[in-house]
Amino acid sequence: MAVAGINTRDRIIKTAITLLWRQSYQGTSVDALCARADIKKGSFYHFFPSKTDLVVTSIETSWEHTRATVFSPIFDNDNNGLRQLGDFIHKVDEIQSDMLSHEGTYPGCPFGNMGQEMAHKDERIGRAIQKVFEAHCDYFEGALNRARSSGDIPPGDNRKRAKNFFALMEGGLLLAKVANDPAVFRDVAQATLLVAAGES
Amino acid sequence: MAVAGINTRDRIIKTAITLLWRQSYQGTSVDALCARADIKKGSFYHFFPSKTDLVVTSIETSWEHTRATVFSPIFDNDNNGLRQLGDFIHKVDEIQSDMLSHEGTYPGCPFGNMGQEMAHKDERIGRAIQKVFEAHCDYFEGALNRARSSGDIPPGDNRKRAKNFFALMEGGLLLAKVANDPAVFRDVAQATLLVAAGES
DNA sequence: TTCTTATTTGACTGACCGGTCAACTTTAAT
DNA sequence: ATTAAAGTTGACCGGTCAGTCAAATAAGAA
Repeated sequence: MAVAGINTRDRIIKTAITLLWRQSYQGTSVDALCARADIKKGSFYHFFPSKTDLVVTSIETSWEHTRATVFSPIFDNDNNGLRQLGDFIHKVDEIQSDMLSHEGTYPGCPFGNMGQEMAHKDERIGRAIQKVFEAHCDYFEGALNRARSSGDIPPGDNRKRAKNFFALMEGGLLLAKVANDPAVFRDVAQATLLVAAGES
Repeated sequence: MAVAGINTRDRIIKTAITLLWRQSYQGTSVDALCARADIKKGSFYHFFPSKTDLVVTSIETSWEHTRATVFSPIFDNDNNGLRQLGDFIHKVDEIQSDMLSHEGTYPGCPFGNMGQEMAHKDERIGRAIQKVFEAHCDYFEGALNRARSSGDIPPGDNRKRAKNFFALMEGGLLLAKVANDPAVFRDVAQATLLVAAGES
């Protein structure tokens, strides 16, 4: 027994993260997932009691990966807060544009897509996405607090500013996805700092 | 012959608009739609060659209805442009909140939802949604031009401002939908005019 | 070696999917 | 009244969906 099967389980999750981003929840069948991960369906249901369980695990795993590879390098340093936010938007644009050139489609935010699709259909998935949203805003708020400390933005409600920044980014990603055009997001990107510094 | 059947066709479209908003494209089966519209599937396929055709027609019909009942009353008058935009955001909040209290779920934007779900899966649906998006921005841009004329906003690219306004609204609706909480949208709403007047 | 537990396999289920079809009824123009 | 088109019906199709299960295999512990 021991630790065998861990490779299989991890391969399932990794495959799920890829397919869920590219094809959405309802567009990713358990059969197709198993075929791509090169396992049989019985094996899948040995490791996960349901598709929902896999997706919740995938959301959490994907967020931890994104936190480590995107958020932490950008926000966990002493850079100016507004610069961190600018770096983040730039990184998002880079990731999305790369996906478009490699896969042919502008994917949009994996968490935003999943939230819009599943929030009302599956409570557990909805809660998982909301946690990820809050974690996003925590980073943005931290950057705004730093920007305030350095006098780069006027006093104001930084939690609300963080949510506005996030909302504008998600909206920009949605519009760019529908248009399948990175330029749509870049236009919106220029306004994110406006929202970040605003008094609202 | 003549005009018989028009009632049936209209009933199909009306039912589709309702179900597609509440349950998404993939969550609305042709069977369920027929049951709710009280017709048989054969009748459905007498009027529409495919589910895609119904949905494209429903998107166009729904937009014409929304234009007539929401956009035109708000934007086709001599009110101040910024006030029109504020009225619009207020109306959106009202519609969404009403849906939450009557149906139990905060639905989000029917066009935004459909676009995120189907833009990459069905070309025709994607194009239909993009047209609706452009039409939205036309109204917003018109209001911004009016606001500029009356000196309420500084010179700037009003098309870009309109898109930013729209993106922030769509993002706010997405976040509110995932949270199932109108307050999330109201927070974002306060920042929409900031984006509308911004220099970006 | 033997026992136990973890893992893997592939065939299977019942429900549902979008879509088809031939036959039937209704309608309206002639 | 006849005709032809418009509208309606319900049975049906092949395919796919998430999920099940008993049996086979692999592997570590004793």
